[in-house]
Amino acid sequence: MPPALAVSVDVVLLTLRAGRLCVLVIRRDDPPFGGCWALPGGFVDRDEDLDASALRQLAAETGVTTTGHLEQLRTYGGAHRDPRVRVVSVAYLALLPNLPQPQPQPGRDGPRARWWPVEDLDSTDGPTLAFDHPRIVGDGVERARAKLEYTPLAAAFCEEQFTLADLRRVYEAAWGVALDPPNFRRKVLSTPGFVVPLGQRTSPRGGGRPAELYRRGSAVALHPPLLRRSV
Amino acid sequence: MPPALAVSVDVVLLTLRAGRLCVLVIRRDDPPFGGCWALPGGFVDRDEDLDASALRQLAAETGVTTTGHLEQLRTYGGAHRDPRVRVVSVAYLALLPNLPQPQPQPGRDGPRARWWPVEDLDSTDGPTLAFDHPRIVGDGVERARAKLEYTPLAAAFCEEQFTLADLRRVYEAAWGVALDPPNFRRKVLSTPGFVVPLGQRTSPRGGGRPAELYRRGSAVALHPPLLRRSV
DNA sequence: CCAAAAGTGTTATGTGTACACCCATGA
DNA sequence: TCATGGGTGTACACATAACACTTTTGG
Repeated sequence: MPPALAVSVDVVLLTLRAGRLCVLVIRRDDPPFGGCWALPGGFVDRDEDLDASALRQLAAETGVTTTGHLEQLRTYGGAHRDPRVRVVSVAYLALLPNLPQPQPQPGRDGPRARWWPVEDLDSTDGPTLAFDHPRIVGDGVERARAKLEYTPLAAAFCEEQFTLADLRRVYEAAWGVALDPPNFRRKVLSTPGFVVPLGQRTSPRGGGRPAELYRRGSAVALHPPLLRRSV
Repeated sequence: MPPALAVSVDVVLLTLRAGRLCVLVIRRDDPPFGGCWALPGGFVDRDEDLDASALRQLAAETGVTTTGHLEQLRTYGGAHRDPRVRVVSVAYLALLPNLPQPQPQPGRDGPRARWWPVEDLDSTDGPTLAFDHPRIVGDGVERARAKLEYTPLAAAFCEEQFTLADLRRVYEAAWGVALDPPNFRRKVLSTPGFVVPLGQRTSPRGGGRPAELYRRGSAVALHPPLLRRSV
């Protein structure tokens, strides 16, 4: 007979808020790691597929029922990653547009769910994450940053209709660099299936020429990729 | 109480044989899928890390104790992927140089372990793989092919000392394309940390100028990547 | 009018590609 | 000497990067 282990799912849910890449974390009330923040997640049901479990946990803990993108990230199975019992956790990466934001849900003592800019996670005034969740978030952020290069994933951070400037700001926030708008435009438009023009324009927000609107195209990969400069 | 599930590890072990990318499979004697071929793998022990389990299964079933590369591939957790009982399987990808080959181990009725060219897996005269192992092998092969582009992983298919032609043949076998030797050479040598020259030459094998020998460098990523043409 | 944001044009620079050519060895 | 594979040089196509410039809106 095989040893039976607990299997859980944790979700790294990323979005863009005010030009910063943010991750959603949930406040833990009880030990271990009481008062720390943790990723939304929970145990997999006996007859539940992993992907379905990720969506269920997300809806249950944050109210988020649809994501722009959901993919399996990696499985964390260190023998002692949970001090209580052996838990193998399948992590997922989910991306969400700016709006609608999941409303922070009321808790015993302050908001239970909140967004946190990923750059603040390493600093001392950032939140303390429970278990091995710092590593999981780090892996999720790195996966997202890398996938922006060679997939049209950036559009998952945008609403259904978006401008090229919206799309460019995704890259700029995730990579922490400034991209040249003219060159970015040409690059995106010359990649078949990245975006589809809608033939409409935005109403300008406080001055400036109205931008054309686009929706996500059918491409699943960018050829050639949109490479980050450094690394 | 969380439901307890069985957690297993399966390993996609790839190598190059006669210029073809091959995967190691094990013959199943017992049902389900008796007579079919399956990936080496087994259940994770109660206090065993996942990576350690992958190495243990590999050694136990194939005699392979070192790999050029070992990384987690993906976790397969469909509720009915094993007809007997719910099993969540963490798949690993392992790469091995041409030699030393793991010796096929004797079994009840023919060799128990054997290499199979990955191109033959889809054809009708190829082996029938058990469970969802066709998909796992497919994912593993695609991961390996993709990682050749932007990591120095190709060297994991080579022995400790290798020539640039050896390295090039890895790409040619994995991608099924012919690469221009002069351009390949320049590309590899201009990528810092990809390979390190040893200042020695091979004794030529049957005519031709002796080639310079190299060993793996310290780079973990190729910038810029070595892109496949098509896709 | 000016400021701001979107979008177009142009040019320098670099990288990938194709292929001609030279080098060193075995037979 | 030829065949074979290793290694160098070079010219062209193409992609990226930098930035000047035009267009369209609000104030």
